[in-house]
Amino acid sequence: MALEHAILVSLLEKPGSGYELARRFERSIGYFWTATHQQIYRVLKRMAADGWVDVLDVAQQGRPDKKEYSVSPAGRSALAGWLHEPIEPESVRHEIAVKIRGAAFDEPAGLIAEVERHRRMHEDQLAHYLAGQARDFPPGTGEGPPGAAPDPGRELQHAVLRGGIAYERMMTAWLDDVLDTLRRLGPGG
Amino acid sequence: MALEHAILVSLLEKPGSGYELARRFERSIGYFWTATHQQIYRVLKRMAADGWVDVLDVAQQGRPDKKEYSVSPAGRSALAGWLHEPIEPESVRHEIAVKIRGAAFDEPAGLIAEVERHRRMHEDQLAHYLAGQARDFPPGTGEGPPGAAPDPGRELQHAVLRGGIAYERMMTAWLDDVLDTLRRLGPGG
DNA sequence: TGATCCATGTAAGGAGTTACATGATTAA
DNA sequence: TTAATCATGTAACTCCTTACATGGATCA
Repeated sequence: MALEHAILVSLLEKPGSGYELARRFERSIGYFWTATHQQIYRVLKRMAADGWVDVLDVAQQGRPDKKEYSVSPAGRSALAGWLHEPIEPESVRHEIAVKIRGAAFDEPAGLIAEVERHRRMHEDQLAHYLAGQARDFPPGTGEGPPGAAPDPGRELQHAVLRGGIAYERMMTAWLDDVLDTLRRLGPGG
Repeated sequence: MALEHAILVSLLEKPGSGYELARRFERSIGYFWTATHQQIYRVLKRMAADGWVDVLDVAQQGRPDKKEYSVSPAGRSALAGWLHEPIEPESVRHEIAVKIRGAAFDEPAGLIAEVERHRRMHEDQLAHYLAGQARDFPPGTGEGPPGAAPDPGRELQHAVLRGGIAYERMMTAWLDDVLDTLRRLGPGG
């Protein structure tokens, strides 16, 4: 299970509440790991019981109180231990590919609208990542301004973001390819 | 749930036993959906109870008897119904990306060997897909020999395989990029 | 007045993984 | 004789999703 570890990484980057973690999982963490608030609260509770995180009750004015979580030394060494274990590449799951192969037994052209919709979603996601990159990693900063020491955290965050960008580019290009194929098969199926 | 639907598609392409389905999920279906034999047997039982598949006991000599499953008319219409429902793109889960961001809090260079290993696995998978493509879709066949009617099933299978190829190409290129970044950060972290 | 944000959770159920179990045949 | 292939399953457990639940503050 990597959700614990994803939470540890996020809390090391910046401590926060379960709610804040859920938002980060929607945004920056979302391009390599997803989790809902229900999952996050459950896992945070377990992590607190295991002593991996420390909890601080924070009273707020004008909004509900929150619990701020931060990584404990035990959590840090749990993460270090996990980093040294080999992992296997994830198994891919693309429901859309099941549909594409299934379309052979239905009306192939009937899938065009759905594939176009997916293509648009991936294109939007790509635009969103590119905007984030332009905002957080403008060209000329970070990667090697001559003489300056690189910030490993920043560089690695950018490397992961480039992975998200490459993924969305690949998906839009592949879905274009699929659309060509579906259209070539013609409206008569 | 798409496992049922992935099984329906596979059984429509060719009827077979649970064991055979498990092997297909390891091979050709594996590049867009994975399932173990335990899962497959459980789901096949449910699908048989729901009348989505027909079962035929086949006695064999020299090997254990098997149950051959094929899609019933009810299964076919269940698939058709599902094909017309919109689906959401899958959430991505890359444990390796969690590790890459986590490396900022450990020794970044310590991750190089693990990333190289993943890169090799993706490269091997790519070679495997390319070999399958060369075998099953040699250039000059399929996509448009002038005058011949295209086989939708075949063309769609190829389109999905091209997605697997594009995915592995993207992953190897991205992991090269990550390796550059890790090496640039230097052995001193 | 209604929607969205902040903030936390419970409960139920479905999906997926890991371990265990059996047993014949065939190739190294 | 050891391992792999064929063939089917159960049991326990973990993980993930969906629905439900609360309640104040802020903005349109």
